[in-house]
Amino acid sequence: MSRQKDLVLEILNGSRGHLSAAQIYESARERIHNISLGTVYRDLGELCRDGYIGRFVLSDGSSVYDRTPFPHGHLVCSECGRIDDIEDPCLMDDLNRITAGTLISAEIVAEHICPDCRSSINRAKA
Amino acid sequence: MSRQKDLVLEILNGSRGHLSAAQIYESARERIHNISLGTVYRDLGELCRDGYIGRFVLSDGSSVYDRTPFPHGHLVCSECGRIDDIEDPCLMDDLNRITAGTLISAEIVAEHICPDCRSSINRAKA
DNA sequence: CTCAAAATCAGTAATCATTCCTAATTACTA
DNA sequence: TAGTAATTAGGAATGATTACTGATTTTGAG
Repeated sequence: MSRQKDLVLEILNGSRGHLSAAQIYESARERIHNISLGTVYRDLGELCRDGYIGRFVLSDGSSVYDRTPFPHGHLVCSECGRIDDIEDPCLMDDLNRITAGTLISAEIVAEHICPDCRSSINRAKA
Repeated sequence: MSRQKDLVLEILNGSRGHLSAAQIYESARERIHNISLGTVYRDLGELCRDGYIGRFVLSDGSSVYDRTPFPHGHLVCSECGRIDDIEDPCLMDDLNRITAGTLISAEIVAEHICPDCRSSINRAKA
């Protein structure tokens, strides 16, 4: 594992995951000033392929990368953009049942309003 | 509704859905030879916004458009690329529960092996 | 009808995320 | 240490999508 690849992995593990390639690139430049975006993409791709990290596609078609390689759903808050994991195992159980055990990968991205924003909205109303 | 927009909608309704903008553009050119790709994109965007059709993002970041605007999951066969709807309501029920009723939209794309390809593979083994 | 305002169009340029390419650098191996 | 393989930085190329522009079509009030 090269210095660049190691840094990319470290940045992702140091965050709560859910970073775009551009965000990781920005962070990485603080430590390796001339690291290239292409390298970040290549390393992210290899880390995905080798099962170190995960990746999922937002509804605008761009990708974000995840600390954990295990398939799980994501909640995107439509107010603040915050991304959380879906811990509930029901969804994957359902998908395994529906695909008769042939499930290879799953992308679940649900847009909702996160608890914090729900509170704000309720306060604003009151 | 313009002639172009109407044609776009008709093409989508005439298919089983799940067409890319480029595919719709190709079909449309058979009837309006000089229709432009930009028009197809604009009309698809408006049809989505106005609730006539749906749209979802594949794992490569590109979009396909769907006859039905109601949120539902999709199964993509990793062997043949075929896309089917998930009829099972459990997934949406789960998501509604998980988001405490604040679910706005959901993208579910599961990669699996479709029944046809499962059969082929089993035949090949035998 | 008639004509002007509004909507829509075709065509093309621009954008954005991502991938590809290449020559140079670095790391491994014997 | 010399040779080879892997990896890099930087930039060019790609592909999907969006934005722009001037021309054309539609619409609706008089």
